[in-house]
Amino acid sequence: MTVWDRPEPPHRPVPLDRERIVAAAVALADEGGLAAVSVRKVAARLDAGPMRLYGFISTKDELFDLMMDAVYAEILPGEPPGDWREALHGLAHRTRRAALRHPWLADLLGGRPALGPNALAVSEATLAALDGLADIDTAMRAVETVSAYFTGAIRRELADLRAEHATGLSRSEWQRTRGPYLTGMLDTGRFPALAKAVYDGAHVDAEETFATGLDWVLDAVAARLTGIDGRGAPGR
Amino acid sequence: MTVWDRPEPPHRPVPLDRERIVAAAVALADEGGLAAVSVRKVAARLDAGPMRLYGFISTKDELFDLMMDAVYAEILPGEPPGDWREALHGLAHRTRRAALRHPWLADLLGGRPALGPNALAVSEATLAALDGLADIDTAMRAVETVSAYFTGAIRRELADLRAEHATGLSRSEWQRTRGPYLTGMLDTGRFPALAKAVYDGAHVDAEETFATGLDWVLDAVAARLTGIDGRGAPGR
DNA sequence: CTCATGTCGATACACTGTATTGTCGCTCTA
DNA sequence: TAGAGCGACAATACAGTGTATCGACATGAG
Repeated sequence: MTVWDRPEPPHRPVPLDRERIVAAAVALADEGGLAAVSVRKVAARLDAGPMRLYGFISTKDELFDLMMDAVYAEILPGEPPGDWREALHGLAHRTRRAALRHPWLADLLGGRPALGPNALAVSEATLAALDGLADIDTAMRAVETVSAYFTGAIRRELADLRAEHATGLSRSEWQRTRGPYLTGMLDTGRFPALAKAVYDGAHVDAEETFATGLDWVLDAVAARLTGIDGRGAPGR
Repeated sequence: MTVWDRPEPPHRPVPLDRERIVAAAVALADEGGLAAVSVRKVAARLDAGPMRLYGFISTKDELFDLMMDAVYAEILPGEPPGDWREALHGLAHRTRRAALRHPWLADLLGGRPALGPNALAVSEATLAALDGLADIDTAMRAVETVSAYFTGAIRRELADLRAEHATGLSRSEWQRTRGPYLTGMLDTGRFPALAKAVYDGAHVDAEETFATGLDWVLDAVAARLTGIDGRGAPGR
C-alpha cells in the first residue's frame, strides 16, 4: 500500500486554546472594533466551527473578559516603580496607551469587574507601591480614585476621537458635520458659559489634558498620603 | 347612512414623537437593561411597526443618544448652586443617583460625546458656576477632571453591583460564586498586597467611597482655583 | 477488533438592525 | 369634485447574531 493508495488523513481539527482564541478576537477588535468580534468570525479565523469556542468560554462576555485580561498584560509595569506616584502615574499612562492601541478597550474599561490574572497582577503591583505609606483603606481609596479618573478620562478621549474619525476626514470634516448643530445651539445664547469655553478655549491636546488632570488627582492623593495623620485636610 | 352602516375608520396609526419613543426605550432599559432595548420591542410598546422609528432616528445609537439626554434632564440642577464646589459636588451625586435609578446609564456614560440639549444645559450650568474663578481653560480642566472621576467611579460601582446581582442573591451568593476563584488566587501568595487589602480592608459602602474620592478630587480642583496665580502647586 | 467516550461540526432557533418595496390615505391642484 | 402627487406607514426581506441541541466520527480502552 503506497502513499498514493492511502487517502489523506482526515482533516484533524486545529488544536485550540484560550490564548489562540483571544489573540484572534483581539486582532478582529483591533481591525474593526468590538462590534467586529463575533463568535463566528473568531472561530473562522481559527478554522473552527463557531460552537467550538464554547468549550473554552461559556458566554461571549467571557471572551471579552479574556480580551481585557490580555490587554492588562500590556499594562503591567516593566520594572518596579520608584515610588507610589510613579506607580500610579505609570499605570494611568500605560492604560491610556493600551487604549490607544486597542480602542475597543474603552468600551470595556470599567464595564465589568476585572478579575483575570493579569488584572490582579496589575492591582498587586499598584497596591504594593503604596505599601507602608498609609493604612490599607486609604491606599485602596487612592488606587480606586486614580483608577476612576483615568478610566473616565480615557473613555471620554476615545469617544471624542471616534466621533471625529467616524465622519471620515478627521478634524476639518468633523467641524463641518457636528459644527453646524453645535454652533447653532451655542448661538442661541442659551449657553453663554459653554459658548465662551468652546470659542475661547485653548483646545489643548488630549495627552496634555489627560496628564494634567492626572497630576491634579495625584496631588490630591499626595495630600492624604503625606498628611500628618494620614487624613489630610477635611473634605467639603 | 347610520353609524351602523359606516365601517370603522381604518386603524389610524398612533401619533408618535421622539419623546414617546424615548420614554418607551427608557422604560424597557429600566426593566431589562440596555440589552432589552431593541427597535422591535420599542416599536411594539408604541403599537407601531419597527421601521416606523427610523423616521425619528436613523440608527439605534441615536436612540441611545436620546435616552442619555433624557436622563441628563434628571441631572440638571434644581436650583442654582451656591458655589463652584457645591455645583460640581451636586453634579457628581445627581449623576450617580441617576445611574442608580437607570443602571444602563453606566454602559453609556462617556461612551459617546453628549451633545443633546439637556447635556449642554448641564455643561452650561456647571461651567457657569465656575465663571470668574479662573481662566476658561482651568475651568474646563476642572469640569473635565471631576467628570472623568465620577464617570469612572459610577461605572465601576455599577459593574460591581451588577456582578453581585447577576448571581442571584446579593452578597452571600456572590461570595460563594466569585469567592472560590478569588480566594484561590489570593492564596497562591502571588498577590500579597492585594490579599491584605481584600482580607483586611474595611469594605466601606459604595456611597461613602464615591463621596470620599470625589472630595479628594474637589480638593485638588480647589488648590488650582484658589492658587495665587491660578496654577497652584506644580504637579509631579 | 469492538465498544464506549467525548470532542467537534452542522443544524436550528429566536432574534437582531436596517434596506427596500409596496400600499394607502391625505391634500393640493385643475 | 375628480385626479394626481406625495408622504407616511407597514410588510417583507436579508444578512447576521448568540447559543442549544444533536448526530457523527475519530480515538482511546478493553
